[in-house]
Amino acid sequence: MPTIKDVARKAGVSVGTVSRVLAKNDTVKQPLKLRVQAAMDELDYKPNLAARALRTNSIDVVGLVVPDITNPFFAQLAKNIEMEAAKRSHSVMLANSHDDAETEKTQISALLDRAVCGVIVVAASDGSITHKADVPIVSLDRRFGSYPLIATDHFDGSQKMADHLYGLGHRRIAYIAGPLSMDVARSRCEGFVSRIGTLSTTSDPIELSVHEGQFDYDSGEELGRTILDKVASDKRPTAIAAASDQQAIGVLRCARDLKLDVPLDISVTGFDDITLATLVVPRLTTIRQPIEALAASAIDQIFETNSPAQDKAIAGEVVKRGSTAAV
Amino acid sequence: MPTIKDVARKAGVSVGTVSRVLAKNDTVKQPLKLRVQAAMDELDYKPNLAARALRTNSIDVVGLVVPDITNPFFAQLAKNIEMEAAKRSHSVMLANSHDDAETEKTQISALLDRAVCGVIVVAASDGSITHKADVPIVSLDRRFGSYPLIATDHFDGSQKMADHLYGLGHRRIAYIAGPLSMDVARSRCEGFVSRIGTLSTTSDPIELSVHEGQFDYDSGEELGRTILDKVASDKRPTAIAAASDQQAIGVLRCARDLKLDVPLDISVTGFDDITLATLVVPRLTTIRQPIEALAASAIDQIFETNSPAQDKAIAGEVVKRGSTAAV
DNA sequence: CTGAAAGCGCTTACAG
DNA sequence: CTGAAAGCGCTTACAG
Repeated sequence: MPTIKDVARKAGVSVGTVSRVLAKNDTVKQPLKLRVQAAMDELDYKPNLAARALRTNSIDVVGLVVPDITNPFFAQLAKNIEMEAAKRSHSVMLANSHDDAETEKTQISALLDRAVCGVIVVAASDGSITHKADVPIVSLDRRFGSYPLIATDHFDGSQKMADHLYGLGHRRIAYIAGPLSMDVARSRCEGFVSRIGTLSTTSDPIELSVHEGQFDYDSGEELGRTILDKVASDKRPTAIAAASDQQAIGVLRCARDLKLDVPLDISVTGFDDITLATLVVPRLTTIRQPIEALAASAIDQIFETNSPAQDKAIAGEVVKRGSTAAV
Repeated sequence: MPTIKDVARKAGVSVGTVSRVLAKNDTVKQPLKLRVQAAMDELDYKPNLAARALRTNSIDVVGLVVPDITNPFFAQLAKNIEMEAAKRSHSVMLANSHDDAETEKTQISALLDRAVCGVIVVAASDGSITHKADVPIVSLDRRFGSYPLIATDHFDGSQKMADHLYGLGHRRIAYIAGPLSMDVARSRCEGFVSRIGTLSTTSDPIELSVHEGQFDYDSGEELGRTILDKVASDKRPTAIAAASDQQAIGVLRCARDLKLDVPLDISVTGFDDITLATLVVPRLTTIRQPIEALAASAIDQIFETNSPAQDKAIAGEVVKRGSTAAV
């Protein structure tokens, strides 16, 4: 492997000069610069990144810690982050926290030890551990400690879904929320409920019931049953809005069991737009999370060290598919 | 940040000695060692990894390049690799090749430039580019160049599935293969076909038809239709074995369209055991890929530099679920 | 068994 | 604008 010394010798300049053209420093005059570049090409020179890291105390790597890369949403995020990082010729170091606060802490420290130039964390816990880091740290999707958070605008998305359902004429609606101890679940719920509140008038009232559960399939199925099973068809909601696609798919399953047609008897909506959303029958109307924008924004925060770090909520759009229809 | 010098001073020894206890070198005598460790603890000393990398020309990081981390199988692999690496206090640097040979090459080079101690690649192409690397490179699942391959024993798995179906009494079977230009598809197909061949006797013959397609849902649905739609029920196969879960799920969908009951009218099997396999109705009988073992074995290959690198095929097991039954 | 010292390959004030 | 030189924090022969 040729070193900076070799190219300096070949170009007949000092290593300082070579280093400066490497840094794309415009201080090196054209003729010299060309000579140096020619030498680099000829030797197929590649800078030793470890040496550079030792001097600058930072490498072209951004750290990413997610609860579980196996979760499709996090995988999508990871992919887009890797692509954004690559654009700036940075690599990404990946770590899983396995939804454990302790592991999360360890992983972040390990990343920091490796002198990454920043770390993006999709928090596993409400972990309020403050790391003394001299590089930017940003939370993605779920807030970590007191670091700035980039996330989907859950409130806004749920509002849009309320509008969608309202526009289809639904006036008897059930909302299945996630665990309201979680910020995400709360934002989504509040967005939906508040929007319905402003839409409902005395002359054209909306009946809304809210049911809290987990974010998963089973919870959706179970709550779907309590909502649909007991009541006569003229008292039954005409639409169920779920706080997650998984819940919504659970509702779909339960509707099938109850011989209810979706969307003829009942409209169903989710939130997230996971892959499964297009594989179920009927395909699910949902809010698509702006994954590319989230990733791009997170990477931006890492690199724009001059502008002050701050929270950012990015709007998602409703994706209309087969699971919703006019009443 | 305290350096090795600081702890040397505090412990009253030379930096060489500190470095030696750091290296878990047993050459340092007990009393000194203790003093050094005390100093390290007190100062909360952490070695500068970049400096170490510069000297040793290698960091405690293994590189991983996959075609697309968004693919659940690769995500599982990545997760397990990260866990295995963590056991040896190594991190993993992740890169996506986006199924592009050129990108793959670039990513591997980038990883190598960063002085990783080895790279694991799930090949995107049959990419026969040989990199001059002084660190181990191993292929996972899909062979890269001429590097050793760790993979599921596709041949064996398909044989087991043939046995399973045979044991249930099926004697009229259709096999849906993947694209036979791919090694994986070929191994799976050959395993199944050869096993059926040896099982079939003149007194108890098995009818087997093979249908080549892609590995995806649509291909399964389409081939399922050609297999099931044309024939009278007494000539129809009693089982369809697919080379992938996605194909099998496509078959399930088509069976439902044709009002055929699975598994009463027809048994259906897949290969891979993706998450969806347990979410479809009925749940899919399939071959589970030994993901943990694959990951562990790949990491082993990176670290066991003394034993010669070589191919390794790891057996998967059949997971019996609702989509198969006795005729 | 331990210390003194060279050196890994860069970057960056400091002069000129 | 360019060169000479110090130094980043380690590891590892080389002596003793």
